[in-house]
Amino acid sequence: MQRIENLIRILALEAVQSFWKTSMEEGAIQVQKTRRDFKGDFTVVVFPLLRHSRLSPELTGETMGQFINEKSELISDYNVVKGFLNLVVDQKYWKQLLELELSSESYGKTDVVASAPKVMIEYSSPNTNKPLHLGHIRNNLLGHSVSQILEASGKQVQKVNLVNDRGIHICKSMLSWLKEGEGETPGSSGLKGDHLVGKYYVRYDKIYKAQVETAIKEGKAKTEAEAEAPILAEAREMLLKWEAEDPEVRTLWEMMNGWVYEGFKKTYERLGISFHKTYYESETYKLGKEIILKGLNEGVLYQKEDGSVWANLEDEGLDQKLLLRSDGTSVYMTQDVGTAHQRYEESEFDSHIYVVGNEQNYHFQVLSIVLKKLGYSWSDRLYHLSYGMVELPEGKMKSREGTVVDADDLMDEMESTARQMSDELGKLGEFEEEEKSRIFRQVGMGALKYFILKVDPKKNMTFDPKESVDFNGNTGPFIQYTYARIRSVLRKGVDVPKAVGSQEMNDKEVALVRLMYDYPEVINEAARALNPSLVANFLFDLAKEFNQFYHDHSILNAEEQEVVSLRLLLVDAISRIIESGMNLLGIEVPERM
RNA sequence: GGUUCCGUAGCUCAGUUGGACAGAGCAACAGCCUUCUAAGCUGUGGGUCGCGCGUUCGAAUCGCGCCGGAAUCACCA
Repeated sequence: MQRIENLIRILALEAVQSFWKTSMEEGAIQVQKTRRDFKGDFTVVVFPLLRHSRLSPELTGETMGQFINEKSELISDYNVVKGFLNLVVDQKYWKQLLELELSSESYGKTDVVASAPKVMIEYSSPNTNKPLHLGHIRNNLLGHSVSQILEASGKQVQKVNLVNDRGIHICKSMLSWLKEGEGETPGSSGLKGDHLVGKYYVRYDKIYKAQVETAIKEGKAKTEAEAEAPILAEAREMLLKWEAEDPEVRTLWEMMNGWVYEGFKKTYERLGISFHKTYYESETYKLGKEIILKGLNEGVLYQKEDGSVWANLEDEGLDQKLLLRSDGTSVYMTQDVGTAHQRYEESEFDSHIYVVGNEQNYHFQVLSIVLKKLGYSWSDRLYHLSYGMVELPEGKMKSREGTVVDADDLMDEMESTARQMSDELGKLGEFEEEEKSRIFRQVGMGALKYFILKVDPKKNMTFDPKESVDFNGNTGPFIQYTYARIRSVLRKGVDVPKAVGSQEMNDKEVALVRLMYDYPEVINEAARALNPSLVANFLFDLAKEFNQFYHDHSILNAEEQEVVSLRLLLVDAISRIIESGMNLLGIEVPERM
């Protein structure tokens, strides 16, 4: 169906043309939604037109309003307030929309066709030396949600993960496990694999600190003591052995990484996220080297006396950047150059999104520039979706102070809170335990996901545990509850036909249709801005509006049968959009709660 | 110090190409369940949109300058 704003814009241009004999560009006509306190659906701002009309704002608006009103049967009324021309859309448009489009399964989404732009999105990218925490949760949820949104806006989306499975940090966990682990495995201890490995990473740090302290007591300077700690030397040695593919080290490495992957797999399943492809740094870390050396040969890069290779980024207002160490080994940047190259070769993406925290803004800025210097035409197709830190009310999470919020613990807590809330409210008493735990999982996870996704990604956010378990107000459970209410009504009204009749819709009904009219634009805007919070806030507005309607008007017990039919059609459409929108956020909706 | 981002109600956040008296939720207070799920709904109070200048018919929104906060500027990843 035709979008009303476009119609208005066209008619407004015609009016300008015929009354004032000038033409304007289409973009010059400002059409926006009418504010709640005024009568009307869409508003044309007439101020920009005054220099053409040479009339007062009121007269200009009046002239144009009359013209549009007469020209289109879809505009049934208008009024002018100050410099604003408010247009009322005829109910038959809203009814048609409800009947023809809102009832469709895929309303708001764009089909993905073979010629659609290809987007590759990398997210999660965990280290294998510790379990996931709250910060990773934001990453994972954002990555998943943005993928869903991009797909809904018609893009071909390829989700990839890059596991950081090598490096000195892994060796640290391995080392302390060898020293103190006494053969402990996930099987023997019952610990989740990633937690087990994380435990030994912490152990390493304790040993290291103790050694540093001892050295300081013996009179060494702090920096010296830190650099010379025996266990650090051992870790370095282990890394060298790893790079040399020492079988013993490799076997241990594979075993412990295996534990971690088992653990991650569970966490990913619980979060409901997945990838088309997982890359491992151990397999890709050498990739960039060749490209860098080629760049050196071509004179794009330069070498220092000690053999290290650098890029000079001073033309771009930046500094020098190291790309290969003097010993010839790769750094982070080297391998990102390599993986970007590899991925482009594999898929010829139209854009590549990296979901990575804002502490790496500089890194990605440099990555694009380096790729450009190396002559890759697609270097400007990389986009860093940079999201803010998650902080606690007390401040930053610090592992040293034990304030890191563990992902698994947090999910447990959210689910048990859902259970507790439900029991207190006396809901779901008669259900089987299996059914109940499924719902509590949905609600608990819904609360967590919504809490994080409703905030603009680029902003730092505060995670207040108290607030996050509040299931009232602007929360996931509020929206899920709205869905469950509608489903409950629909179950009871199965025999009534869903249809629009000839009767007038009341203000609330129109308001609901008008809100749903926005859904396609919300998806597209969220995809453009890579911002799930737009979807989240839209759903909240819709749920809020529905709950008001629900409170004031009975659906099944409306006086006339026609009204019942219309309202059933209406609320059915609402439930479907809630389900669809929540799905874009990676949140499930329960039939009952 | 350079670069990037942020600063809106007591708290957490909306406010998308500049538009009509700045909006929610939480918290506080006062109400609404014999009627489709009260995880809901209604009402009250609460703001110099960090500060200043500028552009404009019009600025929370754009520009400049301050102030405050975060991140980053490694032969770490």
